[in-house]
Amino acid sequence: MIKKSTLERIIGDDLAELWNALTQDEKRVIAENFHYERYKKNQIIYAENESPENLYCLLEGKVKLYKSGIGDRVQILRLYRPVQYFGYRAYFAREAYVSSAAAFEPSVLGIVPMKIVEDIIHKNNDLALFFIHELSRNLGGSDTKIINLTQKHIRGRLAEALLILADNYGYEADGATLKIYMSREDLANLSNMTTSNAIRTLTTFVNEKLILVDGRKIRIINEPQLRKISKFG
Amino acid sequence: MIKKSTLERIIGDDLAELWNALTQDEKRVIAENFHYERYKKNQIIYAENESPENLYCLLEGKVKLYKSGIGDRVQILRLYRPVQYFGYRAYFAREAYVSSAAAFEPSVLGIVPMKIVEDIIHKNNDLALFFIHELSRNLGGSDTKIINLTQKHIRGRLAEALLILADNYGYEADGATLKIYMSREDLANLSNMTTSNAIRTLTTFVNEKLILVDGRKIRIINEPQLRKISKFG
DNA sequence: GTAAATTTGTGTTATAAAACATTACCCCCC
DNA sequence: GGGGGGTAATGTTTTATAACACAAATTTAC
Repeated sequence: MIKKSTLERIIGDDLAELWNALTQDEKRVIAENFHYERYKKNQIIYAENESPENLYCLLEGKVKLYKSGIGDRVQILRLYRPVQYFGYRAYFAREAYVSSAAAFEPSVLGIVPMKIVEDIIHKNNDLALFFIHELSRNLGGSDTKIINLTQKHIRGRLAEALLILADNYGYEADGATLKIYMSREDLANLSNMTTSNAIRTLTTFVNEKLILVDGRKIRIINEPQLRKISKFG
Repeated sequence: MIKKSTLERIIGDDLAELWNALTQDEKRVIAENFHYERYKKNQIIYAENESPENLYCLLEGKVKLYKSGIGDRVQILRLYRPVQYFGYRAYFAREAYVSSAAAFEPSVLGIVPMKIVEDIIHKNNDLALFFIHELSRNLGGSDTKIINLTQKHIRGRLAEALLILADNYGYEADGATLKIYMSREDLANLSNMTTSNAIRTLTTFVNEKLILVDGRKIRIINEPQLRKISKFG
């Protein structure tokens, strides 16, 4: 549950990076066209081939961007945490969505029609540059991901995935337990392997004392070695 | 060899998409800071980890954007044809280059310092939207490529690569011969496989009467079937 | 114009990872 | 407290593709 006061703080505070780029007048326009929605665990936010209409801002929870490929295989492309924006790429490209977005866990999203955002961009260069920056970083990440997924072996890909999770969502108070609890299947979809192989490789990592696993809780206990495995395939 | 008059036509005509977004004054600034350079076959334009300084515009020739990964493996990420722009992503992301660019064949590049471009963006939203659009399309392409390269089998990946070449560079006058002549190694690097397997699979495509091969000349003679192979892995 | 280097072609072997097949586990819910 | 759906774990088999090895052809260099 999220309190209204909390939300107001988020909109006025954590949205900073985008929000700060706006004039008083533009802020008013956004506020007038803004609403928020709750999504349940695993609920789909938008799906491949749909027409993009909105800018989404993740306020609470965790969201995955994924694409289904050949057979039943799914690739998780990107992960979002509060406060990050998504859903705008397809709109700017004048394309249908090429991927889907779903909530990993109960989440709250801020929603603004892209039309409104686009109108503001036409008058506000800082907002334009915000999106240029975001898109540029995402594109670099996507290009790098291609190498990771195509050239590394299973161990390297899983190690990489665990480090990405740590970077994205951080650790619990103990400074070692990943602050995300995902299924073995999602872990596999993140690192381009079958669920069986994700489980198996996770077990070998435990045997090698790189991590500790308790159900979906993963503790990283030898990050340097994990980083080495990720780097050299 | 490229004539000066040809270049002037290109700058004033084919650069259209970006050029048209500019005011008279901005055009003057670009023209004053613009120069062009010739690159020989296989010459590197910029390399991974270097600091991005320039916007490149391919005026003549063909350019590949590639990234070297584990061992000696290389992945070709994108292909450019006249008149397309590249080199700006890393600058906008405030990162070093994550990939390298090289000429496939003798090429002519227009070069403008990104600082100049960035200054103009701050005042010209149409230019900002041009880059937003380009980046958005590239990001969609990169996400789709991840599925192609990770989930399709060799035949599917090579078929896909051939179709991409056709889309990018088109056909010779006969309407079937690819207008690019690349080595088997480059073809392999485009489709994430070893050179041996690119050669082998090309041979099986010839045997199946999907293509005709004469050295580096590739004639597509059954595109629908190639498209089917590409689609279903 | 001949040697050297590179690219292309093909067969053989090795291996990483998928596919398949069970079995065990763990909540949740009647 | 005993089914039952989903998730996790693990062993076995199969297969796609890399790795290797070498021969032939073509291009480049001197």
